[in-house]
Amino acid sequence: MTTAACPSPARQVPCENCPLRGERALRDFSPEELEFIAGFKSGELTAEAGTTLLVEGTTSAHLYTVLSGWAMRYKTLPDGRRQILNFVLPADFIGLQGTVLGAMQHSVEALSDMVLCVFPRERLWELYRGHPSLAFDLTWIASREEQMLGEQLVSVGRRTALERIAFALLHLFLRAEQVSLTSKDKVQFPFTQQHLADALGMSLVHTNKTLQRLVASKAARWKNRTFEVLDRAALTAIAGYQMNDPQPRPFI
Amino acid sequence: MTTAACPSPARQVPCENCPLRGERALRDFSPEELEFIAGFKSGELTAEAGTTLLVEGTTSAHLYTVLSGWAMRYKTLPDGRRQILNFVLPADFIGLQGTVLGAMQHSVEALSDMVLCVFPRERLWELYRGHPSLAFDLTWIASREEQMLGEQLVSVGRRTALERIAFALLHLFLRAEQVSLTSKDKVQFPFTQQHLADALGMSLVHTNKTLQRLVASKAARWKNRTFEVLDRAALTAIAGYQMNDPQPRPFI
DNA sequence: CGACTTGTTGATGTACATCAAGGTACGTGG
DNA sequence: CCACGTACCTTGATGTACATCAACAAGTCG
Repeated sequence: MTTAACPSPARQVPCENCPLRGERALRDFSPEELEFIAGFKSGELTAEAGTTLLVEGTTSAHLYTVLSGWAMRYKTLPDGRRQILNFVLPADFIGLQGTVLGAMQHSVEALSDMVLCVFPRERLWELYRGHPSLAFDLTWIASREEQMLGEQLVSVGRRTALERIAFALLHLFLRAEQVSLTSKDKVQFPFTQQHLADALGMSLVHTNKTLQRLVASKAARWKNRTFEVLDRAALTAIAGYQMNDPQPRPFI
Repeated sequence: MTTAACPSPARQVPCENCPLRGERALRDFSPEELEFIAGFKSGELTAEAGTTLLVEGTTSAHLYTVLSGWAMRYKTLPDGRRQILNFVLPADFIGLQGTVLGAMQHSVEALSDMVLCVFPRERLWELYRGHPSLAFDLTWIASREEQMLGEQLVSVGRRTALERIAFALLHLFLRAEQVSLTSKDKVQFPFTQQHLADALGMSLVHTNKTLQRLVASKAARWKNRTFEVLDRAALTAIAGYQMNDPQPRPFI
């Protein structure tokens, strides 16, 4: 439970060589855009697993892009109940959600060691004024984030425990696949079943039992935090998955 | 279950006299912004209760601002289960969510007769290029929408049935108050307990029973779709409400 | 013609029986 | 020690069934 360290002022990776470039998850930028982004970037932040990057109720001076590692966005009730809103993967943007400006409405915690790209929030306006295409991207990102939450809400509100687990794991798997975090049909999740439970609005015990049922169906496996898709079609069927196309990136 | 009619080409209300201006929910626009918006607006759409404004999976050519009336955004599973994502009130924007461009990920249905302001989606880019302040507003709106979904997710995932109902009704009441739809401590909701159930991820029967419990607590009443707050402090306490400030509108 | 009666429909209220999910306890394995 | 697995009991939530109540349409009567 460390608190976030200050971003290192030195820039480690020039944006032109950004490790994320080339990933399907990210669109191509024009040279001008890239130049602006490079200037916008104020440094990199290395955070180890367990670090709280953003705290609900506070205002962060920074916006982040995840270069590597996993995190979770979550909210807690006064008595400690926790709801994980979404998991954060490489290429995801942190800090926009909830409020473009103003206090965060949720916390963000690193689930694994991470490297993040840091941007100063106060210069956001420059981006809007000078780079409409990037401004558009930001709206798109916020919108996509909202869409994921909507899908989660359907899960928690209306899907059965089994559907819920299948859907969440499949969705996470596909997201991980998009940023090349899978090997064959396996992903190494950096979180426990408790996290899964808190994301799905279920208890730990019931999550475990349901996970066993899923495994029994032979559609997938879960062993030592490694999730393996055995039968993608079957898993998709159980999940009732039909999320529209993996959202092509903005084209403007 | 009518399908949306075409927006009338004639513009009924000039933006300068927009009925929403002056509502706390909306920020003030500069004369230049107002002029652009006036030109951006392509007409008005009148829809009667039950009209489906947007259908999941289709791409809408328009974006809307609600001038009057209520709607709901919802998703349905293949077997008919429905989850209401959020209610839509005057001054709310429809069409951004899910995807700035591309197919809608949810449907929108009018719960009462409505009047909507229509904007052509294909001219969105002009807005981004020429009016960064408005572009910023759009991101802000998307972000705020995401925040509401997050709060809903916490409700459905982690709050008890009683907290959930109290929270949802209180939140709706406060939103209605923001656009002057309340009289004293009453709101006339244009939806039934079934809608409430579908929003909260509960069954109709259980929603009803829980609503009775809430009424028994004397914090609020529900009679003929009229919701009355009797003891705001008590209701707030039951709801565990502590949503941060009512989101000041963007200041840029 | 207008007032009252009856039938219908949709939204609510309530009572079961049933089941899914929660919570505690205690095991295992690394 | 912590994550995971499982058993057992409790409870919250569901589904079905049925009664109530108001709104509304059709029909009837004074």
